[in-house]
Amino acid sequence: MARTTPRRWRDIATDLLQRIEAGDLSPGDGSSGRRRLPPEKDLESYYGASRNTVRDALSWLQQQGFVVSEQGKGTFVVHRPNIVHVTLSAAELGLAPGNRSGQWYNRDAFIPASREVTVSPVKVEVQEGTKVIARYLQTNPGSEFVSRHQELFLDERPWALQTSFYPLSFATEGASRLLYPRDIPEGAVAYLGETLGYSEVGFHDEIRARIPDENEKRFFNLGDSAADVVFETVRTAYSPDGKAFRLTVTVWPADRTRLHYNNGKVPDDVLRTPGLGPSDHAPRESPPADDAGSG
Amino acid sequence: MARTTPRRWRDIATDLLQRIEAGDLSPGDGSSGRRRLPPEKDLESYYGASRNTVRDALSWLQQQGFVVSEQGKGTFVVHRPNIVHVTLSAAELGLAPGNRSGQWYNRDAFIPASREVTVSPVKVEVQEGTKVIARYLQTNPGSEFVSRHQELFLDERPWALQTSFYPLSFATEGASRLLYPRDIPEGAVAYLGETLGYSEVGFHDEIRARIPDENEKRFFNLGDSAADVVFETVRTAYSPDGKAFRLTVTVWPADRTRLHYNNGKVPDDVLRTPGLGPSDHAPRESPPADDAGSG
DNA sequence: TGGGATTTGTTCGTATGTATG
DNA sequence: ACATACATACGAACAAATCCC
Repeated sequence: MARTTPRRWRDIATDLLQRIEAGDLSPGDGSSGRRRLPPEKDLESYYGASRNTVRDALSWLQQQGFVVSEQGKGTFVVHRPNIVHVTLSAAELGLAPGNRSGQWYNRDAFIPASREVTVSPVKVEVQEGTKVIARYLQTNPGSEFVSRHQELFLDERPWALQTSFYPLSFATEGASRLLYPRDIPEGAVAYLGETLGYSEVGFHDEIRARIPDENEKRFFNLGDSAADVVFETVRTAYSPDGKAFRLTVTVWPADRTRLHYNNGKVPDDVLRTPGLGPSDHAPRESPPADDAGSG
Repeated sequence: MARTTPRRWRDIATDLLQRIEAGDLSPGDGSSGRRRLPPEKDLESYYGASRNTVRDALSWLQQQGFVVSEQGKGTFVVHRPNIVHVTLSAAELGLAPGNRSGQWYNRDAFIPASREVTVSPVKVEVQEGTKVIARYLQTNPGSEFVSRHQELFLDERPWALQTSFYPLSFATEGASRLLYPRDIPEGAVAYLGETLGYSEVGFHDEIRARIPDENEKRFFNLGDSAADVVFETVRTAYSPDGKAFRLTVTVWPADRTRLHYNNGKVPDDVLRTPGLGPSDHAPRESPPADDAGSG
């Protein structure tokens, strides 16, 4: 039945999605490697709908993360980058010593070998701690902290944004290098051990998913689609006396990141290659249905 | 002067967001406890813009998760539920025995005491494993699995969707209760220990964030906004001989869930009350700016 | 370098459909 | 049955970014 009833844009979106996933769009393309959809005017005549209706369909596809539109250029199929698997369990619990099939970044994140981690210069700030930071680090609200911020790249691509907080007193009582905007090659934890005698005997991680802020959108190249969210992990490190002495906040783009934790005895191959290799299944939003409900 | 320049909807969205967060909208409301925005027609005259432009603004607010529109009823400020903190580290590593300030659900998830977990009836299916399941459980693609699916509620509210997979051979070789759609009070792991001698000596977790499918949207009452994403945790449990014998996939609504992991020695109060209590800071999308960019 | 064509972005106007109360 | 309110759809014009000759 010819539905003069609404939902015209859903039909168009469904059909476009099908054509996108079948790959039969813009056959003779290849300009910048991105697949391009026909211009709105063409879709208008192809589907016999008004431009606004076509735009409603494209808008839904964009919101769901399937396409992205760029003024003056066109609408393009979104290319989702490869998944990066990051292991966050402690180094001590996981790999046998001498294992060379992976590397730890900052003793916090384990990634497969053969991938290269590069970092931006450290940006150091001294700030009054927010209530949240003070609570995590068990200090008085209003006390000062050193924050050390870095942009992390994996194979030259944006990978994570990381900020560590330390009580300012650490820097004034021996660990002065915390204040210098330079990398600490041996790692901040080891340095705090040498200078102040701290050692990390445990940590607590809190994981959330949220919408990125403008800065994160720029760095990770994220848009407004529902697929463009970030993980935020907050790691609190504890010394033997139960004092929190480091707070590290890391932000990861969730569309290309999987977080892994190991606990207890886990086979070596799982430790080495989390995610298990080949193609990752990617269950996305199901095609628009009139009403998927069964009650 | 009628400004013909673009971005009219951004101005409206910014202003509406400000009014929402200031709380000065629909002063005399209270019908169902939800704050309601003025109808589109009113906003049309209030801002001196066309209805379509007002709708563009509302559409953005909805996409960002600030409001939700319901046909025939109105547009309402979104009420984000309280955050639930869930600890996923193994029971053995964490709490001292006899600690009564919390409870483990299924030995997998630790939540504060005083909250009540209820579960739906178990839905049991026997299915050919997907490639992914077979890979995780180290079996041949095409072999059969028992899946046990449950809806979990916390204080009567939807909390998580959980599905566990076991090789069908487990059920045919002694652990027949896996096939019955009834709860296994002592826990499936303990039951597999009694019947088949399996014990869980370690596990591996993989965490992702993704857009919910239609079923998850219904269960968790999620919409299409970018704030409406879910965590999916995949837990693989290992026995002493390194064999994976259980695969549990759990889906959590990310807007009201924080995941926690402990590792090593962590103070007791952190173990007991992850999230540290009072109000959770909720950095959301910053108000729309003309262009936050510098390049 | 310029200028016109292409393509998406924004805004307005209008009409009708559908859900709610 | 009627009014309210959001959803869908069409048509039209101009703005802004990009592309191309």
